[in-house]
Amino acid sequence: MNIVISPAAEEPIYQQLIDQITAQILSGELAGGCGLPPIRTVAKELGISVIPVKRAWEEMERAGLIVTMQGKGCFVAELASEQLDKKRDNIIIEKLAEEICRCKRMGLNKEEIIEIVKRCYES
Amino acid sequence: MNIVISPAAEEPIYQQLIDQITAQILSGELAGGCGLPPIRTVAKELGISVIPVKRAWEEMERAGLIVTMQGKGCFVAELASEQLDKKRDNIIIEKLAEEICRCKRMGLNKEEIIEIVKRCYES
Amino acid sequence: MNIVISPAAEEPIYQQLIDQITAQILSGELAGGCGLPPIRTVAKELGISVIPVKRAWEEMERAGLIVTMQGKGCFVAELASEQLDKKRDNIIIEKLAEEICRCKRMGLNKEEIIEIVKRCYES
Amino acid sequence: MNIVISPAAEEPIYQQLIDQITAQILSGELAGGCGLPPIRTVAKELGISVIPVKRAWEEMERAGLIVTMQGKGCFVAELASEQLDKKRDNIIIEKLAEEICRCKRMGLNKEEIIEIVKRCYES
DNA sequence: GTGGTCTAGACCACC
DNA sequence: GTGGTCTAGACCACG
Repeated sequence: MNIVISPAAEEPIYQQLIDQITAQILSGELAGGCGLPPIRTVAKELGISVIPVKRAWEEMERAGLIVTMQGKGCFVAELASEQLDKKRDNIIIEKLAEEICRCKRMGLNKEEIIEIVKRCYES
Repeated sequence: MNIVISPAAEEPIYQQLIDQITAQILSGELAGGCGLPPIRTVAKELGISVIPVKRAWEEMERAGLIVTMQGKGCFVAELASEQLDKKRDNIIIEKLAEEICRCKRMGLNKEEIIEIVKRCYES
Repeated sequence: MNIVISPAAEEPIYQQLIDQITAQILSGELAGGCGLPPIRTVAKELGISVIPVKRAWEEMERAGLIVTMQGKGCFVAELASEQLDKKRDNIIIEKLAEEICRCKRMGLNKEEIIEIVKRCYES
Repeated sequence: MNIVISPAAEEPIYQQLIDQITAQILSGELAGGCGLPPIRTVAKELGISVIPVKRAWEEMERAGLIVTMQGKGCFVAELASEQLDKKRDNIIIEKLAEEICRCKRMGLNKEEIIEIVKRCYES
C-alpha cells in the first residue's frame, strides 16, 4: 500500500486512491489475485475516513479492477494481459490523446509537446 | 458570444464559460479592446444566473485576459502578440502538463507517452 | 472568531473579514493548523449572508493564509515562521507603499514623509 | 491641466481627478485665483465623460479648494498659506500617519519604513 | 446602463 | 457535517 494522500488537494481523496491503486494494478506492481488490506486498515494507515476508501474500492470493483469475496476481503482481479492492456488504454491513454489533439489544434508542434513531457518526468 | 452551456455537465458552468471565452481570446476570435456584452445580458441569453458569469469574468480578469472599466463594462485586454503567445502557451501547457502528470502517476513511462504524441501527430 | 462587522462602513463586508482575520493569523492569534468555524456558522453569528464570508475565505486561500479540506472545513495554513514573517511583511508593506504613493501623487516629497515617519516613532 | 487618467484602474476616475488636482493646488502648481478650464473641455481632453469631472469639481468645492463663480467658471480658492498648510495636513498627512502607526504596531521599525519610502520614490 | 455587493434560499459532492 | 455551485432578487457606486 504505497500510497500518498494530500488531504488539501483539489482532487478528492477517493479519486487519489483510485488513481494510485489503479496505476499499481495496471503496472503489475499489484499482481492479480493479490489481496488488499481491509478498508478500515487502509483508512487508519492513511489517516483518513473510511468513506473515501469505501468509495474508491466500489468504483474500482465497478471498473473490474478488483473483486470482493464476501467475508474474505478484496482482491486484485486476475486479468489476462490482453484485457489488462485494454483497460490501460481505455483508462489512461484516451484522455491523454484527446488533450494532445487539443494542443495540436491550438498550434503546438510535436517537438514542443515532447519537451513538456520530458520536463514533467524530470520534476 | 458563441457559447454553448451544458447545465448538466460535470464541469461547472463558470468553468465552461472560462474555457470557451479564453479559447476565443487566445485564438484572436475575440480581438483585444473588443467589448464583452454586459454580464447580465450574457446570463439572460444563456438562460443562467449572473453568478457563474461574474465568476468566469473575475477569473479571466485575474488571468489578465480581460479588464473591467468602472461603469462601462468589460473589455478584452490589449496584449502585444508576444504576451498573447506567452499566455496561450502557459494556459495550454498547464493543462497538458497536468494530464501528463496524471499518466505518470498511472504508471506510463516517458517513451510510451512520446509514442502516443507521435501517433496523434500522424493521424 | 473575534470579529466586528460594520454593515454601514464604506469598506465591503468581505474586506473587513479579510483584514481582521488576516491580522489575527499574521499576529499568531490564530495559530497554524487551527480550524476555522464553518462559513455558514460565521455568517449566522455575524448576522450576515454566506456570500461575503465565502469570498473572504477564498481570497485568504488564494493568499495562502488558509487551506480548504474537502468535506472537513477550512484551516489556518501551517507556515514556517520564516514564511509567515515574509507574508506579514508583504501584506503590511503593500498597504503602506500604496499610501505612500498616494502622498507622492499629492505632492509630498521624500523628506517630508520621512519627517512624518520619525514623528510617529517618537510619539 | 497636467492630468493622467487610468480608466481601468480600481480608483474611480473622479477620485483620480480629485487626487491630482488637489495635489497641484496644495503644491502651489495651481495658484490661488487661477481659473480652471470648463468641465466639458476637461472631459474632452481626457477622453472621459463629463460626469466624473463634475463630481470631482463638486467635491473639491465642498472641500474649499475651488470656488464656482456663476457664469464665469471655476477658480482655485485663494487661501492664506496658513490655511493651505492646514488643509494639506488634514487631507494628506493624517491618513499616512495612521498607516505608519499601524505598521509600527505590526512590528516594522523606523529604518524599514524609511527604506520603503525611498523605494516608492525611486519607482 | 455598467459592474460590485449583498440577501435568502436551494441542491450537490465530499468526508 | 463540510464547502461548492447555482438561482432570483435587491440596492449601491460609477460613468
